[in-house]
Amino acid sequence: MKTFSSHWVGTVTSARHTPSIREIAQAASVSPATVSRAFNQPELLNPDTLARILAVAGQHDFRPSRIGSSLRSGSTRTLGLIAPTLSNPVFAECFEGAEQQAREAGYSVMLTATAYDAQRECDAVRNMLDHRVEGLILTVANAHDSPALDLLTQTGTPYVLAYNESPRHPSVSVDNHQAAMDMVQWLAQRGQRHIAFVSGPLSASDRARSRLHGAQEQVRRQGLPGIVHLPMENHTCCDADTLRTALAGPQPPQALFCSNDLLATSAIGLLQQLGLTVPNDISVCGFDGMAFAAMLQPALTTVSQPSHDMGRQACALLLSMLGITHDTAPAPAFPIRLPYRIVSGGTVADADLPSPPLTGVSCS
Amino acid sequence: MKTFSSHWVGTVTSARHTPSIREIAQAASVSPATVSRAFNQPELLNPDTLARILAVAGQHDFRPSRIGSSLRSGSTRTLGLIAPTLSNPVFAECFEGAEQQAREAGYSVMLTATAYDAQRECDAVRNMLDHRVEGLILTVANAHDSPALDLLTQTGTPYVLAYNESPRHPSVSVDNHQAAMDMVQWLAQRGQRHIAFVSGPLSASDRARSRLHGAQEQVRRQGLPGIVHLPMENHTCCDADTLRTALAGPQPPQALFCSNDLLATSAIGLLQQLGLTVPNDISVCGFDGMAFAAMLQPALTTVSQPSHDMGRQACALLLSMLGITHDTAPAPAFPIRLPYRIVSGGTVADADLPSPPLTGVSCS
DNA sequence: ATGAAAGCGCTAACAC
DNA sequence: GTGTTAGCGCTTTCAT
Repeated sequence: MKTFSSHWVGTVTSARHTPSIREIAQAASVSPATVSRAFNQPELLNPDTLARILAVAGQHDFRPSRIGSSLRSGSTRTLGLIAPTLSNPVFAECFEGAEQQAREAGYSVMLTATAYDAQRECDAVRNMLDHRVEGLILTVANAHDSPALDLLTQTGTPYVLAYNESPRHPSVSVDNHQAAMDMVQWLAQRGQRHIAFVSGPLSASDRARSRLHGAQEQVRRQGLPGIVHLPMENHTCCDADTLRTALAGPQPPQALFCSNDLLATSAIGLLQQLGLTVPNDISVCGFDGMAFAAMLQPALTTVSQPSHDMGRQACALLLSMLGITHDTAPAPAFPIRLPYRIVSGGTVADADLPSPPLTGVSCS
Repeated sequence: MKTFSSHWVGTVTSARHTPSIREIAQAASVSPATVSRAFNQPELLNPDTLARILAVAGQHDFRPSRIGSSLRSGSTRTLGLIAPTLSNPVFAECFEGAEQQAREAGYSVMLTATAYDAQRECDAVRNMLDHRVEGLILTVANAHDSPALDLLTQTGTPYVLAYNESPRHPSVSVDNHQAAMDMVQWLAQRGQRHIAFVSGPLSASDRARSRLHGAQEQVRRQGLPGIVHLPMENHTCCDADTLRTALAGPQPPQALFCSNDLLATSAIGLLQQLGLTVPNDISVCGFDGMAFAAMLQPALTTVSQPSHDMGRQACALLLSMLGITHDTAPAPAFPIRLPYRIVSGGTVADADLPSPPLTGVSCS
């Protein structure tokens, strides 16, 4: 491993001395308490004193350590964010929204990714608790039966789930079951009877399960043929073999309902490699409404959920929980459901019409 | 604002008492120091003592506070990550890589987004320094003339830039200038002579400037017509008007070289809305190589950079810097350049050939 | 408007 | 192997 001479960290050769509040106090001829007030309740101070302290602090590059202040005050003003991955834009947008909301409220965030792994979720929670975050926002693999959530309830740490739906946990999401039902109905209205549902490993996503079950219920209600389930090896990309096999069967699907937009996008690519045109030869739709999906040609038909806002609202909810100490007011009904909508792109054919609709692109 | 009854945080009604190391020590009939050792140097302890302590700690849900430990030991084992936005998958991937590397080394990360705003960059750095992060990884709007970087050098805090290139700062990136030259050469080889360069606001991205300059230099070298620069209002989406105006001119471009893949993708959508086919009527290429761009139909021709690995390497470099105290070894040459490659999709026509190449999709 | 004193939770140094 | 002591940087009474 290479090593580095010190000029990479500026013009300073020796390790920088971080001044403490006592040194500043001495240099400004006041007590440490007064320096503390200069940063936390400046209005209490004599303006001259305040100015002198801030000047001295500036000269010394002094800012109060949040470590010391956290320890003394018992409040870290830090939240934890735990997401399956940032590589799925849906999570990136959501947790960016949460960070934004937190920052506006004067909170900082620690973040970690878990790769849909329950063990890593648990480790992540433990680590954040060690850091004494005041609350967490997370998306877990499975909201019921989650060691990570057990740990949180056990320790009494406030938290809010994003994307996961649960009556037992504070959560902000869309109604996945209903949304999937709506999508199947929408497909059926366009003459799509033989539908296959494409997902990642069901065991690692309660959302995928809810969506599958919603789709299944709706085909039952409408008297359509049963849904064929095509589980893929991961959540972000279709397996070519699995897809090819399904299409080679005696009753190939007319439409692929994909559990998320990443799967849908890769499915479209694979279908085109197989010489099939979307939507003329086969229809495809997704779930999520990630910005990018609207830029595909044709644009992806999908269930759009307000990811950024979901993050913001989850964080706002968490912050409001942190304000509560001994309250007996009625609790809101969980899960909190945000509105979704089916966005019609051009990847689903209308079996009654000859040509697919045209679609466009616009800035977000 | 709504309020919440306490059962949302588990079965505990009153605010949880977080046990301290002293209570555990007392309950286990040992000194606080021994409890500390049980967690930090368990091998030093008598196995029986260790077991007793861990049992008691488990019963009380005790884990050592990193606040207390950070204060006493002077080390937070935390890094700061500062990105323009997580909504651009390129940054999401990179900083996910950095977080992963940090976690594997036993470090936690705080993260914030700055929206390409120098003021927010500076605030972010200050906030992270307040938290006493041991080092930072950041992508700034402009690596030269950055108040955020000034603050870091001034305080002697170790940091590494990602994506930004600078001889004055530790940085990990690709050679943007050369990559843009290569891309123009590649375009020229395919008969593309009239090239327009599409970017966001140049003042908010030194990468975009380097890429533009590289493109300009290459057209000069090859004796091609000058590059037309089309600056857009933001970094992620083309303005329809700007694009339309450029195409309506007396000498419309044959090819659009976009400063990043998000711009390229939205440009393609807009062109199609204008009735133009890519690449038959006009060619388009991007820069970044985000996974999604390969899924477009046709796949986007772009300069692919190793985003995830860039994050990992930036973090590895930072961690190695943290290990150095008073070293005089020769420093590596900055910026560190990672390999890039031109990925040929189907969005650039070969002016000498009748039909565009076919392209495929594969899992990442 | 300011100061003095105590202590948050932890660990490093030293003693035994 | 384990205990004792001191103190990291800060804020919060309480006093003046």
